Amino acid sequence: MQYLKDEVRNRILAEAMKEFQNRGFLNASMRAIADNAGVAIGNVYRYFKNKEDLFNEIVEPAYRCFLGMEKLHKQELYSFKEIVYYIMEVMKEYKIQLLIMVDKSKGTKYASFKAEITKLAEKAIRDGLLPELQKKGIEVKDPFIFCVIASTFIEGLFMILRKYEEEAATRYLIHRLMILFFDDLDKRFE
Amino acid sequence: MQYLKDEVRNRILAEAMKEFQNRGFLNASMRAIADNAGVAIGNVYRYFKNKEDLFNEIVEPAYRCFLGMEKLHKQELYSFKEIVYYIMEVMKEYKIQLLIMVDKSKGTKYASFKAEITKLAEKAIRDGLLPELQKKGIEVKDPFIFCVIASTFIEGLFMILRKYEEEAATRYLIHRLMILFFDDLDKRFE
Amino acid sequence: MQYLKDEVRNRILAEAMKEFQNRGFLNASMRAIADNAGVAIGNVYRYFKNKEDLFNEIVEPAYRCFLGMEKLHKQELYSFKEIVYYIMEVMKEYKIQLLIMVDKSKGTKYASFKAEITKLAEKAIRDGLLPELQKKGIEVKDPFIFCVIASTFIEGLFMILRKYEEEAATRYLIHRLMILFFDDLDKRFE
Amino acid sequence: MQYLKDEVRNRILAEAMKEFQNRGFLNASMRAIADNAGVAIGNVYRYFKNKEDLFNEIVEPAYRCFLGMEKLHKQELYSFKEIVYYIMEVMKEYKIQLLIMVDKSKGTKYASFKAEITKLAEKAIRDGLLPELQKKGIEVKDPFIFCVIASTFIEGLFMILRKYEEEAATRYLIHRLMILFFDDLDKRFE
DNA sequence: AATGAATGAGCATTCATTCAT
DNA sequence: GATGAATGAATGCTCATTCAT
Repeated sequence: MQYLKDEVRNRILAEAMKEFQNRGFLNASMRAIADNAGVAIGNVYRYFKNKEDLFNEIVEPAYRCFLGMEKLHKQELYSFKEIVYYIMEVMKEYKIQLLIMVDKSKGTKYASFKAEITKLAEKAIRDGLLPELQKKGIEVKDPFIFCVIASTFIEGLFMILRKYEEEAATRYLIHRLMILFFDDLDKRFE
Repeated sequence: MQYLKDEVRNRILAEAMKEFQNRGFLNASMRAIADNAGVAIGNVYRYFKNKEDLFNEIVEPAYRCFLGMEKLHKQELYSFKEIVYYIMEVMKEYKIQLLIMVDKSKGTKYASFKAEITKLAEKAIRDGLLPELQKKGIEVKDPFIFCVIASTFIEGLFMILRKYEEEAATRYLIHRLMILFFDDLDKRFE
Repeated sequence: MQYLKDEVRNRILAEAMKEFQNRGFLNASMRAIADNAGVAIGNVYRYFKNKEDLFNEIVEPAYRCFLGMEKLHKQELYSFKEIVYYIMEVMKEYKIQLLIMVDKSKGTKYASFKAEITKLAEKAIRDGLLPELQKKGIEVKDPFIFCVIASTFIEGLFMILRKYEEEAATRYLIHRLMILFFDDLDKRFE
Repeated sequence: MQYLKDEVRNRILAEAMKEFQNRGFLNASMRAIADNAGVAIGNVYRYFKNKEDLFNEIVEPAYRCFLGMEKLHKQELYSFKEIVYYIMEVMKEYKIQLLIMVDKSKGTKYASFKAEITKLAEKAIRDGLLPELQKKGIEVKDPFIFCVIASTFIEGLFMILRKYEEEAATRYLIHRLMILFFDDLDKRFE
């Protein structure tokens, strides 16, 4: 055989995904992954250089998508709402991977992923909101509230994406979430 | 002599709290706790049966408070807003313990604490909101949105409690948070 | 107990010394050392941070002696012959340690010890011999021969030190060795 | 078809030789040998039963030559000097193999090869020297000195053979080495 | 004949827990 | 009551060897 057997590789990846999701990167056990995949521990290392590499292999495609999104955002081609729909698109393909990056990546280079994405969201929220507030002469005493809004919104987004397989339901809920968070947001600062 | 010295016990508890907060239950090191408390590792096990027991001892008073609150809630003595202020009260005494329960309890029986508290919040939100919505003839297509609201609100609450030491700032931000989440909430369902 | 039990520590050191001598640093097995010392593997790491540290602990006192010697040599307080006797003195205390450094230290920071000591010997030999040869107008076609002389002499020195416990016999043999190597050495270049 | 292709076999042998020379028997990697030979690892085991067998296959012809030499020596057909030239002759064909046997055979049955060859040299030295010494009425207090001479001489011999490719330089240095070691050796025992 | 995927014992190291003192 | 030495199962990872194809 010229290439490593995809079936085994996929079995390992599938079990690794479960293990990382259940126990996080640091507490995940390579032996448990191998056992559950029905593979000798040594064989895992034919397919993946080490634990970190196995983790990256799972998480990287999702991260690359996120980077693509970030780039678009920096060019300011999209408004906050459009970004959310774009994220949704990405999530459809990499739901679990993103959840792992967000919650289970301590000990890896992705540890700060959630912070990054939240910072991005915060910036978008601020950019949308501050002009409105200034127009109305409203001053925000503690800007940490923007951080909280961004963080909780992202949290809610992931909750929805975590739960739903079907697209229509997801879209509906995210639509609701955005209304709840951002409709008349300026008025709630009065 | 079978008694145990409170001073030693407290020193262990104090250092354990720091360790659990910094590294979570699973990654906390009993050795580090003992060393930092200036106590022999073996002696820790005279005061606490094992790692889990030590964890419980730290977290239980806070959990019991939470149970007390829950009881009051079941008697429907408090509205949602009042509950929040009650929680804040509890937090003043057991802030770190609660944050540990919320974020660092994986591997213990408190792992689902955040889910529990969120369920409670969800019930309170529903109880407050549904009558209003029914009055207006608004039907909520997917009630998972209540779960999301509760969860993100709780997340925001803990974010604020995590960050601030001083009460006035905390109160102000939580006030803002509640306005953002719950003012005219019914209108955002129209 | 305030201090680690010396008896166990010494048992580990003794077995480690055997293991390193038999199999070299890289192939030595920490488990084998622990087993032979009648100690649980985990306990070895109470006494020594890791394999390298255990190795260093064995070898360092000998190395420090060697450094002392080298310093004296750089100040040119001693002739080559005097150095040899000085080495002998050092060896009386650290025979096995030096043999380990010389032959079994691949993979450690002492890997080049033999090369260093040989270079030192070579310099001493050259410094002693070249003036004599120049006086006689003898030119050495390939100076690698000095390297060979130094290396083989050092080898012989270690052989003798390896074999003998008793000092008189050692002294006698090293005396013979030096005569064989260096008496009329210049004449054998004619 | 049960035959094995000589070309493949030779490629494996060539790469194994390099690997054993660079890293020694114990640390040599079968995988590296297979990769460098451009052969599947499994296929190596069609040609050679295991690592030890592969090592033996490389080293045996050189060892057989050495045995042949030993035989001649036992028949006392050669003097010591003649033996050295004979060795050199053998080395011309099996230089690397002999150096492997001497330095890199730990963990194999050839581990004691150097000791064997040294014993042989020692006997030759003794046989050549003792009659001379007896003639002069010189008594050697500790015959271990012969062992040392033999051992260091062999060491020097291999140093030279290790370093030089070209024959003239090799011959010159070995010539010098023999002069240094054996010219007027009897006189240095007076 | 050849491939390379698979195996599993082995390695150094860590750490919650026990126990003799 | 206190000590810290001792235990051993578990971790990530390597590598000679086997075996189905």
